[in-house]
Amino acid sequence: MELRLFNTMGRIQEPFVPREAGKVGMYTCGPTVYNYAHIGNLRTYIFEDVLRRTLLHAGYRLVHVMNVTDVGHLTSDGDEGEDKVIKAARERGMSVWEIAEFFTKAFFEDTDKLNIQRPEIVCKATEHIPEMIDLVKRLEERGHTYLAGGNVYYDISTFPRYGELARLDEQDLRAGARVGVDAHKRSPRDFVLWFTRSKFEHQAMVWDSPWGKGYPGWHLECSAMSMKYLGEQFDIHCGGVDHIPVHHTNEIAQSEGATGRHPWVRYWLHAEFLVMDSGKMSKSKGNFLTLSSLEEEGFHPLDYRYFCLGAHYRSQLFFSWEALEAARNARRNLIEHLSGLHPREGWEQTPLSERGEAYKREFEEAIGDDLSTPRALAVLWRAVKDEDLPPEERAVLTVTMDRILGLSLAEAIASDDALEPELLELVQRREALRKQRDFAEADRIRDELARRGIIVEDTPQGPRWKRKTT
RNA sequence: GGCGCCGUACCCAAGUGGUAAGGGAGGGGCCUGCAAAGCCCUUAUUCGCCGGUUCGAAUCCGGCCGGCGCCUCCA
Repeated sequence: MELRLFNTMGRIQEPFVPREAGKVGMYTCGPTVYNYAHIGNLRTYIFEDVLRRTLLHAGYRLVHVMNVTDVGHLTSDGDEGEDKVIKAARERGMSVWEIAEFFTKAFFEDTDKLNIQRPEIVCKATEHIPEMIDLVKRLEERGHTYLAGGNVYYDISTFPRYGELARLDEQDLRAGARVGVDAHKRSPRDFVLWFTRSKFEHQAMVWDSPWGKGYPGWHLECSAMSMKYLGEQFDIHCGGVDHIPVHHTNEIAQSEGATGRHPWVRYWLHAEFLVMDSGKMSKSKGNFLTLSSLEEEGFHPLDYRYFCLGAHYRSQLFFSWEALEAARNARRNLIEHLSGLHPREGWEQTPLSERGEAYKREFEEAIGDDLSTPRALAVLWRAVKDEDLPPEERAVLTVTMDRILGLSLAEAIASDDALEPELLELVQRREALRKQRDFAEADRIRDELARRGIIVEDTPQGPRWKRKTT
């Protein structure tokens, strides 16, 4: 299939061509594990999962790397502020290491529930300090750094391409005057590569370095780890839109500054935000919802995945409970349709007719067009409801499409799974009672079956049963 | 102050120059012992507003109104 992706670098959609035929190296910015992921964070991981599944579907051999930031970043700019992980540890009475482990586990529990596949490589920042130190040394050798106030800074004036990704303009910065004041910086956009000084005690999280005991700057880990696992240049780098102006901009300066190679990354993809009526969902504002809170309201995690798939990843998506409910209904109806399909045994091997192929092509065109999941979903619906297509083909198409959508639809296509004899007997007894026009007793049995998870529907061909879906 | 995005039916949301996908919700009908499911029909002659370009615009240009994001840790 043909895949076109919107590249933030250049702001243009272009055909995806990997550096090396048949192979893709992809890096996605992972979680900072000092709190639960909120559903806005999760939206980005769902998008990245669709991309990952698409690449696999297209037949590429993929190495997907994701970091886990377990060394905290400061809460504010400059060399003051408090490390988030340390703050969380203090508040919860745990060690920093326990905090990181606890929330890493929680993160993967969420992503598992959302059918988000694990990257080939998941790497922790704290396990790659030597690589980071090495990167700073390389930058130092090439003249991109300066020492001030005990910290090592990146001197962006030595990197002419600085800000290209975000289309930053030197002049823009002045007017707003909202930039943190760090007297040591030569330019407001210079940033710290290695800290040895800060105004708070850093406890366990310090490491030796040529510049003294300290800890890495915020952007270092992604450059160091991505290059360790994917090489000095690779294909795709993803993250949320918020990373464009600072984090990814600085990553580029670090990586290309150290290697002298360009481009470090060929395709930059960014997911837009999930917003609420109170504005952007964020941990600092406290207006965030977690996957667990959705579950507490009776939603299935995949309802949320369906909800996200209903909008394009590059548009802001407005969260509301009503919209989530609509997604839940839609997903249930879809499963309902599928469980009523009853394809014949061995349907998995059914070859697609011309009509079936057309749906598949249409689906791949939608996905190939910068991952248009809303259109892909529309194609799925039309295919599933197409009476002119045999159930076997509809089942095959569903399974194929679901490999990218990840909605666990294959499970819904019950081929002839057997009903427990006891329940089957009830179904049959009820039908006999109906024939005798004893509807009161027949209805009672129908209620009992419903309690036991079986829904009976009467058709001209006799009763039909199915298992209740959640 | 600067950068950028968006405004499509009751709701969510595709479509970005050739005559409005899909889903949800609602209404009517067929079917049914009653249901359920299913099926059929139905809800935008129109895409925030005003101009312009064009044979032709929701789609391009300009202005206005409204919503949002970023420039600071952030998905």
